[in-house]
Amino acid sequence: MSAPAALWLRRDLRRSDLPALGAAAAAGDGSVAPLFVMDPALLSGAGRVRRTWLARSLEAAVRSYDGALHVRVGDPRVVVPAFAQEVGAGSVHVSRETTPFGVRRDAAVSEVLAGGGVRFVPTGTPYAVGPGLVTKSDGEPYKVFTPFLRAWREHGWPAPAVEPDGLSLVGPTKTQARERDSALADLDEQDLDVDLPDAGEEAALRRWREWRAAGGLTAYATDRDRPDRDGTSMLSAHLKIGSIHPRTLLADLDGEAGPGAETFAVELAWREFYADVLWHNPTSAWTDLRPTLIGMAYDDAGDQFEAWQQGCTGYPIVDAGMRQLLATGWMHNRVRMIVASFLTKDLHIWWPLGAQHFMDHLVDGDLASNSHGWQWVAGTGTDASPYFRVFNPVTQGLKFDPDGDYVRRWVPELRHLDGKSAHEPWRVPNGYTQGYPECIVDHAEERQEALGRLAAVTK
DNA sequence: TTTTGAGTTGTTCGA
DNA sequence: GTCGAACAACTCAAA
Repeated sequence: MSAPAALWLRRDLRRSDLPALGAAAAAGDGSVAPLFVMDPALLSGAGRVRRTWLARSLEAAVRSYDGALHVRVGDPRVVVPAFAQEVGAGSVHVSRETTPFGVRRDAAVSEVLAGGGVRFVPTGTPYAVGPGLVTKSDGEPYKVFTPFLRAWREHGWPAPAVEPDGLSLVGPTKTQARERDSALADLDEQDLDVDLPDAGEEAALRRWREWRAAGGLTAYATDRDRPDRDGTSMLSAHLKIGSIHPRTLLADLDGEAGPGAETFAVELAWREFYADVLWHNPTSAWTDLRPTLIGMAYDDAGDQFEAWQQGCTGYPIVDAGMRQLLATGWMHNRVRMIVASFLTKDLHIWWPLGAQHFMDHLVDGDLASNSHGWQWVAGTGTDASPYFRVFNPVTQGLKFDPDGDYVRRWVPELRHLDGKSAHEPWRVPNGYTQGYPECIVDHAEERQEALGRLAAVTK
């Protein structure tokens, strides 16, 4: 029997549509030893929701790989070369990582491996089109979305990868498997008071299938903007951890006509665009992509920041979103924009503080999408238009949650109010009888304040 | 090189 | 209530 190739899984916890698996099988003559490394440097920054999601996704991946998945704890620069030596692998196969941390880590691991005569082989990425591959005709990256979208489509992507025939997985020993299962159980907070989706590639594919069967795609173009409806695919956490690949989804969209399928592909393209932006601008994860607002006056995070975090601002749609985040690890995209606008434009707090809170609590917390989504709202990112993006939290609530159902679902103190009055408790005599807090700021005033601060630095 | 049209997701005001 | 214009100026992409 020939020596196996190692398959190091990271943001790709699945077995289907995984090009690196095919590459590993080819290198190992069918024999593959799959590995995941729990890197303390990453885990410590993940927050308990994302750690638990990782644990459950890993437990599902263990099942996908028929129990043959190795899980090791430690610094990948040490663990991966040791693993390669242990199983006798001549090559380590991965999906190419494109985040700033991942790029640095892979370069370091690759170097150590090379010293031991082991090849480090990236195949594919977590994206339909790998970051850096879509460029203008002069080779420069795109900085606005619409032209990127056109070029991204034109570039195209391969069909889903087919699992290689005759695959022979090299799994852990019984002792190692026991240690693995116990490490995963430790990471999985059973008493987590947050309702997470079912983890794993099977659950992801099932959700995708059932959502489409229920007409989700047909209604997507309009319903995706409605937090009061089950209008989104809820696949973001799966895409983040790689229990499903966007290429799989795009292939299924091929047979679908209509605005829903079109809009869904565009949303996937946004994910790819922001990954591309981060690839070209690694520092934009936590600092302004554009220097236009350098010198902008921000307020320190104090009681108002805490009120925002806890969902006690007195603006119903803002509070509903922030409480949905704490309760489920997820927030509807429309509401993410509203609460982000509120933090940056009404409370005048610097966007990275909000982005960090999101990363601490979102199960789908994706560095590229999160940071650039925040920057888009703050006016420092792509398509910077700070003057045009001061959301009115009441108008937005009335428009996208017209019957107040979303607000009542997440804010119990407003459940006694009918219809849209839940968005304006100050307009009804019994609005505050159940303990709902009064507005911590006056939106009209803070809007003027925000525009004034912007004007002061954009001259 | 210069020019031109466009740029996810808004809000407010006044007719 | 509905509609269109104004908002402030800039950067980007492509011809």
